[in-house]
Amino acid sequence: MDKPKVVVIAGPTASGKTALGVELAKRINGEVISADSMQIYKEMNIGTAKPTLEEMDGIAHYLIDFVSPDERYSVADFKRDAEEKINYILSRGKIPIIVGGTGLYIDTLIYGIEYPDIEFDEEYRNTLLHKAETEQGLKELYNKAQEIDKQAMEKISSNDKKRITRILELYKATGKTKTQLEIESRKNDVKYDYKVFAINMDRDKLYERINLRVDLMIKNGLVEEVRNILKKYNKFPTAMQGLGYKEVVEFLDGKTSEEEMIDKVKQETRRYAKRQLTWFRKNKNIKWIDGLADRNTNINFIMEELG
RNA sequence: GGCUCGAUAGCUCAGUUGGUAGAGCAGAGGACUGAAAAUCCUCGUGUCAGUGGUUCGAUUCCACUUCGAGCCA
Repeated sequence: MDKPKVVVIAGPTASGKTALGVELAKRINGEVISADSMQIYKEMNIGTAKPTLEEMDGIAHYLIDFVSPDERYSVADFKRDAEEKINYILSRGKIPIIVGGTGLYIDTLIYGIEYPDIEFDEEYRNTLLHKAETEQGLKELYNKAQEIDKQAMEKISSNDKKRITRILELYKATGKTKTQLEIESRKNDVKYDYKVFAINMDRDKLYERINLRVDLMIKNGLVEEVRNILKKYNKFPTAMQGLGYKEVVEFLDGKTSEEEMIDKVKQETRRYAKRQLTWFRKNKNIKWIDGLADRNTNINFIMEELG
């Protein structure tokens, strides 16, 4: 029995994934599952370029707009939720189309990575983060991580707070090393036949689109959106890490001028797009699509590849 | 018109007591398994404005030219 086909449309921010996904869904009787770590949040609409009802154009979209900004959501949650949605879509005879730019989320699906059930230990993380604030403390954590998992630490910089603390967290939660857990995470077969596409275009053109999009976000009331969210919630485990959000927060705190803020958002978004491209380029199975080409040409290309 | 100061990497500038040069920012490449729009790593050759002169050798000294800033008429 052949594995069911699942389409993936990846690519950097502002490359036209949303529109292509919707258009493809119409042509192949598909529904869209978003793979975007920020569009999951409710009330974060403008800054995440969350598709509007009009843009969705009658095509069902899942995993958008369903997490409160004061909640935590992780790649493990995404894996579970996305597979549930894939099954749901397939059960109704439709084709799932994963659309998004969060490389980690996409990889967890296409490589079928499994995560053991562990609980997030907030207290332990805070302890580690506090310790990592000083140079000496970070060094201690680094040494400790090295004792636990020398192999994994070969690839981790002594400055990489997140990955160092993660080694320690995993060990405390499971008694296993990250290296060990990563081997176990890939022991199951991938359940679906993922067909992965990614959009790219001339770099200058992409940057131009990013700049325009940021200007539009400001015009559409990004500052007001952030102000409202800040008023309504009092903690943001990850939501305020979002591009465009953290910079507006600084602006609202009076740390930067409006112009500086806008330039910063543009620049950080350009850098983000670059990182996304690095991520997707690593995957040699990806079929690349020129975002500047005619949409029908691209749709036809995808349909041909799907067979 | 006269005088002064400046012209070096995409930008802001440092520097070479004469042996063809280096920082920050921008930018580029890379890594990535429970925060990932996060986090982290690596990367600096450019007619040293132009043309002559002095010199074994000039981006460096001298003259002129061009451009820019300022001051004086």
